[in-house]
Amino acid sequence: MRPTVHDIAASAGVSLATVDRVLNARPGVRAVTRAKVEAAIERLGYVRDVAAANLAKGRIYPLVFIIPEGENPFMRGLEAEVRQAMDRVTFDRTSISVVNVPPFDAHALAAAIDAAVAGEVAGIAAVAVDAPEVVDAIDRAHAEGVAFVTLVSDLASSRRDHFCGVDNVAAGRTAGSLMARFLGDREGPVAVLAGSMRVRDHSERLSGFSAVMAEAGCGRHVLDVLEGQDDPVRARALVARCLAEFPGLAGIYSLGAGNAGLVAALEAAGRPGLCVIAHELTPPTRAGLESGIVDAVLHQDAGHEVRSAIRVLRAKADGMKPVAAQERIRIDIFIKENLPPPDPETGTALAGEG
Amino acid sequence: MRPTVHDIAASAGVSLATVDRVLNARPGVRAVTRAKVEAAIERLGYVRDVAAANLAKGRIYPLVFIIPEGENPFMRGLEAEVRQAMDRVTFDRTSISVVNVPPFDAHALAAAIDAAVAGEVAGIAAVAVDAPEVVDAIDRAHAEGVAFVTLVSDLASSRRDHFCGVDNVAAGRTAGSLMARFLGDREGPVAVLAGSMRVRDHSERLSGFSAVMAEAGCGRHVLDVLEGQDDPVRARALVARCLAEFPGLAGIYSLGAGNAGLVAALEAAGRPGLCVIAHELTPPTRAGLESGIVDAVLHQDAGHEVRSAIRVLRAKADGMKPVAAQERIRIDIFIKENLPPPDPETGTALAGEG
DNA sequence: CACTTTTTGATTTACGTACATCAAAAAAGC
DNA sequence: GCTTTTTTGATGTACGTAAATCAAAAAGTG
Repeated sequence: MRPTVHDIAASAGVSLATVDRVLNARPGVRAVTRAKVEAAIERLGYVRDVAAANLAKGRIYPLVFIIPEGENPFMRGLEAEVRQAMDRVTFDRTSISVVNVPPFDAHALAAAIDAAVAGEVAGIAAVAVDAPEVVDAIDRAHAEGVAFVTLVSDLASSRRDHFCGVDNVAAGRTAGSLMARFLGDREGPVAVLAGSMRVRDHSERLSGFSAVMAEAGCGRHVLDVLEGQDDPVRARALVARCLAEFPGLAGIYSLGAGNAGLVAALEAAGRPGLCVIAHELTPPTRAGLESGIVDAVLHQDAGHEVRSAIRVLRAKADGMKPVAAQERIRIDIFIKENLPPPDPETGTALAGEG
Repeated sequence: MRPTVHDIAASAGVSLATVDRVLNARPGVRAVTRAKVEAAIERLGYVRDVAAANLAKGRIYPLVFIIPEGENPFMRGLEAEVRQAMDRVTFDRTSISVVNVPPFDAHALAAAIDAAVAGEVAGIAAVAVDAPEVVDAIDRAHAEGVAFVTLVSDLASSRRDHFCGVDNVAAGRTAGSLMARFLGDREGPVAVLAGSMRVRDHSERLSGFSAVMAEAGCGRHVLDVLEGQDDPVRARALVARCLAEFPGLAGIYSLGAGNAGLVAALEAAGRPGLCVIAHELTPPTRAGLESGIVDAVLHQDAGHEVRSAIRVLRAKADGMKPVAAQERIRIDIFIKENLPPPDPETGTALAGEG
């Protein structure tokens, strides 16, 4: 049986009250007595029953997730993961709420952050937009002692406590490496389809990709970036035009959203042999992989990101620093053969770790 | 604030004792009264505080993990993950112990299972060995009402409740697909290095790999399997001999352990351009990826498997069925560019989800 | 020594749930 | 109407910890 506070009190030859004072860093304990208690804790291998402690404290951790609204399938999957996590975290006295804001709207995001801070939350997770007013809002939250993590898209210039997302330069490098190996010594330039170069993660991915392409030896030519604003309709038009213009095109790297349009354009054009790599395993990219139009999909596991964000926010709210190395988000590579079965619960098209 | 039993008692207009009888399915409640209480539960959205419930029950869940001993780095990483999980699960009254048995020893494994059952555990997780006496031991555990999951290596013919591991046929197919794409139209046969074809997961991987190789159109030739018994020394000798014998060799698929030997043989031979795909991200395969000797590593996340096993065993011990879709283990693909930083804590060379 | 201050002990209440006991009320049977 | 059975209420204890109170003991001060 696990030792309790009573056991360490008996073992240390002190009262329960003294043990409590030591455990909760309350004043009024001599150094020698404190040492006796700590020795007993060590000796018996006592670990606090956090469930009982939280029960006694009556403490709850209200967290807010601020997520862009709109039809971006990755964001919808992210939100689904948050809602799934809500049930799972009730047991350790964490209550999560979701706030939706218009995508890419710095003003709305800043307002949502301020509202959450005013609402006395313990922590905030938000998909950051790169703008000064957002930085200011995050810094205000920090000043109020509210834990803050950026989700998916970082804002390193702010005072956020942590970033829950992938290393996007490495993701771009991974895409480049796969593209180079898949193409082998096949000739021809490659195209890049992005949402917008003014979004941090997209530009980072491009720089990683371009770097590897340049290193690749053969010096493969990367065409000018097609900016589709993450919109399927625009993406489709851009890709269709590019395919017509460059009959010798060897590959396409889609580093943003709007992949439904990419897949549609490729289906219409019917160009086998073209190497296509996209980001985020969502219904369109999954369909592309299954049909063979898409060769590989780089993915960040939204479920991991959400759970990591919750752990970090809780740790921060308790005044502890999270184990940084443990909270790193992997870059997943999917090809047709290791495609997980779709998860009906979240719609993220992914087997979750739960 | 979350509703408590008191709230639903008041809302339903009954006493606390009656609510308790309904919640814990105790007898002596009229159908109408039960309906009233259930309506109140629904209305207020009551969810039982499992932490408080377990505290009151004083229930603990003793689980046993049976893991092969020896120097197999993947198994050592697996054990490290289990030991890491021990701390993490204390909060929900789960106590985990680890039992080591000699690898591939069906008799020892069966004995360990029987010992665990005799020790009144709530659940057992074991790396299965494919043998009738192991099946019998698992079935005895099942008969005694002890939850059982197979870990990494399955034994589908037994009455185990669940398998926590990857789809090894799909893993072999993934390896085959990557090999085919990396090789492009480069000529030459490919070699396969395995531990033993009498181990289920190895034979499954081979069948998946061979199937894709045959489908690949060009009909690439797969040489006879090299069985290295997961031993680095034997593996090194086999690979060295194969390299000498087949100067035109295009690729090597290592689907078992002993990869330290594989990497050493390749380093000694110095054969750039050879496509090498291995399994499990361990120190040797990580080193191979970093030096460029290994092109890709297929990986199963031991941390996921352990955490999944714990969830499934706990659910089973509570008489609930786990959400199967949520407990699926992914096949991770690592190349040099998406290699996570090593985790000093587990030695699994992986960023954990935690 | 008396005195103050600090440290420690003893005790109580609380958190939300489980479980047991016994009395009171309601329903059913005759 | 009565008894018998079933259902319900009231109450208490327990789990392991937090937090508060007040008294008792020990330490330090003059």
